[in-house]
Amino acid sequence: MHGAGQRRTTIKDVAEAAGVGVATVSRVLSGGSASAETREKVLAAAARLDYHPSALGRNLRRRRSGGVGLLVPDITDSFYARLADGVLSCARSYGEPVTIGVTGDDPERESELIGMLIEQSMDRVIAVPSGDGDAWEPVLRSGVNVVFASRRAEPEVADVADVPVVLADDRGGVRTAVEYLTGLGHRKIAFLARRGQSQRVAAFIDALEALGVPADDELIAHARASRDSAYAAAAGLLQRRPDVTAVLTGGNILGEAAVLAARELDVRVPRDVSLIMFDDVPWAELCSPPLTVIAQPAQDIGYRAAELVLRQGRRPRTVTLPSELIVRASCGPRRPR
Amino acid sequence: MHGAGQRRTTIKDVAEAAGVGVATVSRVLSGGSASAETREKVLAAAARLDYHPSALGRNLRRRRSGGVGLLVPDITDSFYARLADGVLSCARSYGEPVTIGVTGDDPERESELIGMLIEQSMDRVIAVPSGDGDAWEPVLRSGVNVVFASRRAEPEVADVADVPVVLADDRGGVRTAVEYLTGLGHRKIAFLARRGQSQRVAAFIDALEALGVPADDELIAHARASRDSAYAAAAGLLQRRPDVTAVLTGGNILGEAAVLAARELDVRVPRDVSLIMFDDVPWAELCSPPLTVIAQPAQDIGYRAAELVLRQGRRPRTVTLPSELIVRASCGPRRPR
DNA sequence: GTGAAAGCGCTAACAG
DNA sequence: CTGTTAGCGCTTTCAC
Repeated sequence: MHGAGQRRTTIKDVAEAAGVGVATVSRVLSGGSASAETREKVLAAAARLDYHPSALGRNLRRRRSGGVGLLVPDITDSFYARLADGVLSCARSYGEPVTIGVTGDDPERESELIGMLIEQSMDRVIAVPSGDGDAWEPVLRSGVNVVFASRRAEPEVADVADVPVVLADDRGGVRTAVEYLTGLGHRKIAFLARRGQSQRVAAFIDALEALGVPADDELIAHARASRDSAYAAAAGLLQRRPDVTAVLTGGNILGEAAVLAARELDVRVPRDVSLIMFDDVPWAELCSPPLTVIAQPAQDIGYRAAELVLRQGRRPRTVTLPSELIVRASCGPRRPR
Repeated sequence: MHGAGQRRTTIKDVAEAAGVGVATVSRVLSGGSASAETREKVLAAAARLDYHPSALGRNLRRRRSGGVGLLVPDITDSFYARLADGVLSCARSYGEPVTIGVTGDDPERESELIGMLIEQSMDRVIAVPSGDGDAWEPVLRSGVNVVFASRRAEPEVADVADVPVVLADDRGGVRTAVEYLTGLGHRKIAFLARRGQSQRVAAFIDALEALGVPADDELIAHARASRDSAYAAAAGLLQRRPDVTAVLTGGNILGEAAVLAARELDVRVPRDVSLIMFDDVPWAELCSPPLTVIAQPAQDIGYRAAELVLRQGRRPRTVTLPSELIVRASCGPRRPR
């Protein structure tokens, strides 16, 4: 009696117990039409036998696994964790399981994971795309329902451009931040970006130019996704350009790195340099000084993306959610270092 | 040509193209025996047709879905995110997909999720159990391979007690922390716990008594899993007991709450109260003052749990991973408030 | 309104 | 070593 456990109750068992055909059981259980009496019998039998339909059989028959796939760069990053939480929360209300993959922001790993998803016949996936759109094209042609979250895939080849996207309003966020900084007198403003944040970088340059501040390519530093790379980029920037009086970081990992690097190099925030970080995280308030941030609705992004992928019918092509500048204490008036 | 996409290549197509039977294709592709020549033909045909075996068919046949289920209280909590990352990372090396569910530390939601897992015929699951062991008993009897991570399920009924567990060495961690605190002269030490951390609370009391410090039940405050509840508990404790000179928090959410509450109530750390937090998170170092913590190998816990559930053969009943006290600047000598 | 039957794509006996 | 065959549990025509 120990070990494998007895055979699982199947639809056939229920049919026999209820004295009806399997088709009827199937219909009743999925809300199809049936006489009140039959329905009663079936439900009773199912309950009595503690019957739970097997997703395996259903999925094979339907030639598609239920559930949705979710691909994020790093589940350890608070932003993506919150995004995932949003997806999970929406999926739960639809009773759909969510299969998560971590891409590490590596197009190759992303491709592998896509392969796994199609092997599983997942036909609905939400992704924060890491590579160029090319990896997605075959998937899209094969009819998989994809929604991108938090960023677009570039370059936007053919079909890929039609994938619905749920984004935070980066452009608005950057703009507000840059205005705030220039209002404090800053002119040499650096942007610490992760690779692939070209969207934000472009918005940054535009915002600068709109305010008549010349953009300087050298004030844009790039890092890879890791904490180490982020730290190196932050420290490098601070050392290389002592004329910088304000820095904007493209995400919370970069923000963390900037705080650490500044502390290490004895650059005081906000006295020597003002700091604004993309993404509001719980620790931003605990930090010394508390960090001014561009808050992003990470959880909402995930939730909306899940809605898009789970809900039937026409879907908007782009959903943009507001970003918000939250002023705390990491910015001050310009003071040449 | 738009829409559903053409029929997917099946094993039958490959068999025909290679001029062999389907069984042979199956064998070759899953590393069974076959003549070099046959193997060659099959592989060539499979490649030519861009064949990807369908997990759906395989799963139904094997009566078990591949992949592993993972149940965590809150993916937004850095600790569980790292744990999940460990699981994901191990599963990836086995090529297994991971389906995540968030329990919110609510036994009812946990039960629902267990239901979903069995509906999916997941026969391998890793869980941070939220409820008592009862919810797990039926699952275990039906032969599902369960491993608990980070905590045990209590009460330990029958089969549930046999579930392998991967834990951090809470007892050792608490002990070290309490010794450190008493060494600084503290006697009135509070423990800010989340419900369900009875393990840690017990260890706390034991450590106190081993050092001859009387334990005081009223110095143990309990909170639910939410940030709000954590804050309320922290603030309540600090206000209710001005005689407390040191507090130990059961997790990073509680630690965050304690820092916030202390700041709000104008209780200075470490001058007025010393603070040690369970779980080292990136922001602990950025905090002011940098927090002394009991570091836990969250990622390893997840990784090891995944190994246990994925690897064949005998499995140890309990794996304990070391905790480590990392001294930073949130503790000081006792000074009556 | 209901049941019989035909598979979905795959693997595991079982013969040859 | 290889092919044939029988399902895994379910949904869905298609007759009745």
